[in-house]
Formats: sequence, structure tokens, C-alpha cells
Amino acid sequence: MSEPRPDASPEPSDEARLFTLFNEIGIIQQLSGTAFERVLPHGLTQAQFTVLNHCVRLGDNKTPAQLASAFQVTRGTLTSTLQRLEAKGFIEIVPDAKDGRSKRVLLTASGHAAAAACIAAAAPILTRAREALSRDEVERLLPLLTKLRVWLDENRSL
Amino acid sequence: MSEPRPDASPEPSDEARLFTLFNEIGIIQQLSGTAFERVLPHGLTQAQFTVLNHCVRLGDNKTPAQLASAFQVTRGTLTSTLQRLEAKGFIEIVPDAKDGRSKRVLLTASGHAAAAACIAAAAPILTRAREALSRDEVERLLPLLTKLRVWLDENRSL
DNA sequence: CCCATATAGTATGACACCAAACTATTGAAG
DNA sequence: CTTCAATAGTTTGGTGTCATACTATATGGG
Repeated sequence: MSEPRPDASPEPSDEARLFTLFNEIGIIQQLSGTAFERVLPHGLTQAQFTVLNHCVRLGDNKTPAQLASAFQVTRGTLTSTLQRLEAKGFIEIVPDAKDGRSKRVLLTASGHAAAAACIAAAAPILTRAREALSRDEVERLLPLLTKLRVWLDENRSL
Repeated sequence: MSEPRPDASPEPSDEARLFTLFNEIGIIQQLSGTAFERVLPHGLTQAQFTVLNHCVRLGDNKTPAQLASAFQVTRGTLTSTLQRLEAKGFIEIVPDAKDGRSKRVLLTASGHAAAAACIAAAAPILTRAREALSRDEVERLLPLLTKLRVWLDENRSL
């Protein structure tokens, strides 16, 4: 939950502007996330799609720990997402041959198809979202967001 | 959950860039949100702080429905957040005199103090976060994010 | 070889969130 | 005045997320 237009004091401090920035990001994430989820097939969620999409684009046969690290979530969070995906038949989780502690996540044919269906379902709303920002605005926004994301990632301890 | 650097195809479509943008926003929200929550006093959460902060800045005596609309969450979500805040003694929820269906949310003295404590607790990490982006970068980022947020808000149906 | 430490995965409990269903009250149309 | 649709708030069930604690397996140093 975040707050809109944290308003206009006469001359907001740098910290206040940053706070506003995080508020805006919170709302954007919430609105875009639920809009996206509403169109996904098979009752898939954003989290579940992210796993499928990762496997499609970057290959499967990763360990849960690798995936958790890639998505910046805890291993516990990923455990439950993987369990739901396995229940839907979209992935298979097998023991790692080399390391008795590890497992490997494999995309099934059905999971591959589901990922494609998600992308197809999302295309119309992404196209529609191009009304929101021009191509140029997106290109101005992205490097700054990436910079912020990288900083946060590197300063996770605080 | 979101994915980092959705990678580099030779020439990504506008839609793909937008998708990347939403991914970055998702990660930023997740990392900044948990960092913020870790420093909040009284076991307060981001959602709970947002309510207190709203009351401090924009006045209390709002209805839950008004707050839910301001924060872009469902009434059901707000119900539970308000219940937790009331249990902590930071707000009081009273019936509305005019409308038998409505209630009014009032900030207690203790709630006022808690909001101030949150802001004090957050100040160091906001100061630290100024390393992430220059003042100028924040000012370039904010209008674009606001534009995107407003568009999403106005196109909630899809 | 044994033990201390690190790592992988899991389980639990708490919170936020949504969607959908439900109750109670209001208000307007007939 | 009655009825019906809209609104306020709540409840339930499912998901994601974290923090914490737990088990099992590796690995490295005596």
C-alpha cells in the first residue's frame, strides 16, 4: 500500500522527494501487477509466470536457490511458488545428481505452452500501456530505474 | 516477484521495454519496501504506516472507504489494516453520525507519536538512499513515474 | 576421520493483498 | 410507502512475502 501525491510542501527536501518516488513506485507496482494478473490464464500469478518465463528465456535446470536469488525472494517464498507450479504440471522438480541438498527445476511441455499463453495474453495490455508513456520517455526512465534497482540490490543489508 | 535484466535481444520492441520497466519497478518496490519495514518501530508495517502518515498529513476523520480509495487497495484489505492499527491503539474507529453505513477513522495521540517515530526511523535510510540517485536524477524520474501512475489509475479497468 | 560451519530446501506464523460473497444502510424510482 | 439498486463495511479463501527456525547434506580444518 502506498500513497499518492505526498503533496506539496513549499520546498521538499531531497529525502522527501525520494520518499515520494518510492510511493509512486509502490502504487505503480500494485496497479500494474493486478492488471497483469487478471489476464493470465490457468489462474497463474505474476510470481508463477516469472518462474516460467525465466525458464523459457534463460533455460531451465536451475536450482531453487538460483531462482530465488535471481528473483530477489527468499528460498521459502520460492518453495511455495514452485509447489504450486508443480501441482499445475508446469514444472518438474527433480533431485540434483551431484549435490544431495539441491534440486533442479525443469519446465514441462505444458509449462512451455502456459508461458507462451501468458505472453500472448499480456501483449494487448502492454500495447495499450504504450499510451501511458512515449518510447522516448520509457528510454529515459529505464536507465534511472535500473541504477536505483542495482543500488538497492547492492545495499540490501541496509 | 520480478525479474532482473530481462536481457538483451538485438532490438527489443517497445512492449518488451515496457515489460522490463515494470520488472525493474517490481524489484525496486520489493527491496525498498522490506528495507523500510525493517526499521519501523512497534512492529508497524508499510501499510500501517501509510495510514498513520496519511492521517498526519491530510487529516483524520476519513471513512475507511475514502482511505481505501486513496491508497488504491480494496475495502477488505483496509479493514484488516485498520483492525491491526486499532489493536495497537494508534487509531480509533467510530461510527459516522450522518451515515449509518460508514465509520470514521481517528488518529490517537499515541498514533501521532508512532507516525513521528516512523519518520524519524526512516530518515537515515532515506539519507543513505541519496547515494543511489542524484537530486537531478530524482527530479527527472518523478514526473515520468507520476505520469505512469496517473495513467494506470485512470485505466484500472484495463 | 570428526566436527564446525555453511548451504539447500522446508515449515511456520504473521501480514498484505485480491476477489467474491455477504449484511446493513441509504437513496431513488415507482 | 415499497422496492430495488448502490454503497459501506466485513468475511473468507487463496496467494505472495518475510523472518525465523528446523533438517539434511557438503566441505574444510584439526
